Amino acid sequence: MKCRPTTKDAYQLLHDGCMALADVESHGIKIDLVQLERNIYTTSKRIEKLTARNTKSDVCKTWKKVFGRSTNFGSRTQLGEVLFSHMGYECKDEDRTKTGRPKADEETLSKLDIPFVQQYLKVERLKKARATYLRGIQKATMDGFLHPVFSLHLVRTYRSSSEAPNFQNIPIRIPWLGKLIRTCFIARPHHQLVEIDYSGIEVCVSACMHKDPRMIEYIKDPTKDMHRDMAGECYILRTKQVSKDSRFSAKNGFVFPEFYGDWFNRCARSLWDNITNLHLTLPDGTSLREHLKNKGINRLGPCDPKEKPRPGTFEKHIQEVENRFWNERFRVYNQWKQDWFREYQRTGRFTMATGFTVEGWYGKNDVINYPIQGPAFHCLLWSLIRLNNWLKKKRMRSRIVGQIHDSIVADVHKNELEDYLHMANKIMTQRLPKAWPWIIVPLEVEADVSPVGGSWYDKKEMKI
DNA sequence: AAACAGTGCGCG
DNA sequence: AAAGCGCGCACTGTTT
Repeated sequence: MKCRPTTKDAYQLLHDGCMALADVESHGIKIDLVQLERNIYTTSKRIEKLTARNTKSDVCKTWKKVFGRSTNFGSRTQLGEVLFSHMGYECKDEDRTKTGRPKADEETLSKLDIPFVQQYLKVERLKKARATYLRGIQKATMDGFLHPVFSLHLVRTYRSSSEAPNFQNIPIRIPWLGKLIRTCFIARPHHQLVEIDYSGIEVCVSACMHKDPRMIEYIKDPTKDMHRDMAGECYILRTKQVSKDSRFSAKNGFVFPEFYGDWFNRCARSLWDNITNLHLTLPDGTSLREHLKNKGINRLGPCDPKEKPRPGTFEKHIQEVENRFWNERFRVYNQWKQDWFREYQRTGRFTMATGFTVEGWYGKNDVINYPIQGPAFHCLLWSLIRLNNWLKKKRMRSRIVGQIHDSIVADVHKNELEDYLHMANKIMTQRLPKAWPWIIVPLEVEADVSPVGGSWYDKKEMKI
């Protein structure tokens, strides 16, 4: 494998980016050490309490009988053996890892529907929060500040990575978990934490590559909504019947997976499971399962690559949705994928819009995805460099303190907030497309701002 | 004790 | 024909 910046611009971006990120690293983000200590304490108490309650269950008794002194509740391998070898629960082929061991992740274990297991998963999640996040942050905090490292030389796609600790995977999707961790990140006195992110930057960059007119239309016309439309197709709904949750399901269970190279077989399962997990319904409360039944689809189907999807199954329906998706709706995108991959096969290399050449052995999905993931981050990096330089030149008190692929986190003095938001918006949405003419769709950003002295958890959207 | 593979889970 | 992209970190269980 050989990856290198081939153009001078590409080299310069990494050079300047490296220096800007060194600044970010030295600035650091303020940690509320009292809050952190308190959260570790309450989390430990909850772990103790739940663990004590769990010890009374049948599963736990069997576990201790089987493993005796070496019983370790942290071992999911042991749990798998207890459940599947001693308690008679069935482990299907699809629920095994590639090495043939029974899977013991949340998705698989939840399906067993055993009260103990649900409690167990809750405890494990609390342990994860305490070990990786709370204690991880505590260990790395110096004099009340955390200085995560950001690197540009470790990622195959020329994105960045972050470590010690990783600032790019702090919980947010599960509300109580996000709160537990993010309340520990606070603004400096008289400052506010400000996070500005590019909206749908990967979709925008992909549109710049394949120039699919339907996709460009979706980006430019605010009345159009790709995820809403696909929710309509996947669940056979009229536009008005699409709820926020069914849109969410289509976005993360169909549209993005398809863009990244997944296929109907897995999408169907995920969309189907989401009906139950997210309680997807029609506006009148009817379950989408029931709704699909009325449309002649009463089961998922085996989703087995070896078996051809049968009529009347959800699997078959999603296969048809996929065909329309790639052969009608986004056929220009589809053509680009084929052409781009063929050119790679011919030459053994491809070059990103930002001037980085990648050569060596890659799979089809890699070749399609890298030139989107990389340049999408480069938009952010280019902007971060300019914003950081501007803050330095104007000798402002505000500082950039972190970056998460498509967003910039800054600790902004309350008197500089307006200027900061204005300049960030200008650099990110106006100067960048001028500097890089290959960007042919409008770029947008969103800003989240915390109260003065508030925490990262308290951030609220603010119009620029 | 240190290194390694395998798993699982957090994020974009 | 093949069948989601990219990371870092903690932990278990085994090997060196």
